[in-house]
Amino acid sequence: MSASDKEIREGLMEAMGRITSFWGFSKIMGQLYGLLYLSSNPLTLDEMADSLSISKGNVSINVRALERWNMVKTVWVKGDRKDYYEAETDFWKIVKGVLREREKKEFDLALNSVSNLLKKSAEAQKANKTAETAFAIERLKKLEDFIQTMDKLAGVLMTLEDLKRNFLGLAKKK
Amino acid sequence: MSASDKEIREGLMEAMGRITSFWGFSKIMGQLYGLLYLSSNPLTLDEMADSLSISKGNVSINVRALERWNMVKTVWVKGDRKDYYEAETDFWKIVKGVLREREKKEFDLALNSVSNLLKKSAEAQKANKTAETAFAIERLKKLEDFIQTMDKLAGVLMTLEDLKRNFLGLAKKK
DNA sequence: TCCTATGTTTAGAAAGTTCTAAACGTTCGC
DNA sequence: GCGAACGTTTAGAACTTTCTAAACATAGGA
Repeated sequence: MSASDKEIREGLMEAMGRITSFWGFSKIMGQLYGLLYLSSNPLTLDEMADSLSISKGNVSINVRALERWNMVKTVWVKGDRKDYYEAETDFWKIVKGVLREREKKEFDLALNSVSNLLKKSAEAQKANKTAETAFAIERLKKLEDFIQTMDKLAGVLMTLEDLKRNFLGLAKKK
Repeated sequence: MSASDKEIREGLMEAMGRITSFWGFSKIMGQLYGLLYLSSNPLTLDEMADSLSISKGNVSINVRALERWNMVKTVWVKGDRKDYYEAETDFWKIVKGVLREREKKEFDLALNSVSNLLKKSAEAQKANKTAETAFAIERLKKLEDFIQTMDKLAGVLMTLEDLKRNFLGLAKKK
């Protein structure tokens, strides 16, 4: 690996660190992913720990997290007891998975909370009609409607293969 | 305000706290927003500090952050020196703004980094052809393409008014 | 059955974030 | 101008997160 390759690798590690950090993953997850992404051969825990100058325990935990999000795959190298890892390079697959497991769940939770509050408000109003309660109901309905729409939107985004075409079509038209 | 109204208000504050926290804002921003969203009249710093049992300084900082993201508006009450605040209730406007200022910027940054790395790789290859460099170029190109698509997608999402219609149409069709 | 090479867990250190109380600066009524 | 009523800033406390080094567990080869 030439000096310049090293520079490039480090540049990507830094960029990926920033990205994952921004999206609520750990920075080290990004750096590990960047490292693996530019590696033409799978790497071991020790190699990664060495490359990033962090402890093996830290690598272990973060690589497992990356695996959990399907951003990294384990590779078996015959005749070697070590575990080897390589990057999942299908970004659409990754995005789809994250969207499903994380954002979708969060929308559902929010929707649930608000719907429950609405139910409570309706009951409160039945027992005792006040302007305050009427106001709350109105606002909560609006919020519920919004979250429902966002939820549907997330659902649509999960069919990303199609979207790659559709969206770009839309974008050009503008 | 009845006992139940208080319950509802607190429920929404909790839910909003979770949501904003998930999306990378502070939890208190969410709680403040929830409080204002269910308030039929604008509130002052002290009222908010009191409702959330947090210091006025903390409210000051977080309300300013909410203002920065256009989630809260200042209201002038004639004859009162205090500042009053109320929630922006147009969620689409909020989302659009956040998307533009935050996610879009992050995509642009990522795109920039990767493009730069690609340029560097190309130069490295000119000077010294290696399999490693060729591999890096290939992967970086793929990544650049992906980020570009995501970037365009974010651009499309910013025309959310239209999307509310288009998307839901798509979603139903499925 | 040991011993060694390996991945995982953990306890506490280090770093980072967020909160409060108090000091500060500003504005307005007098 | 002076004092009171504000909003803002800040220094440090409290809390949270992340990291490391070391202990631990496991599995394979001798």
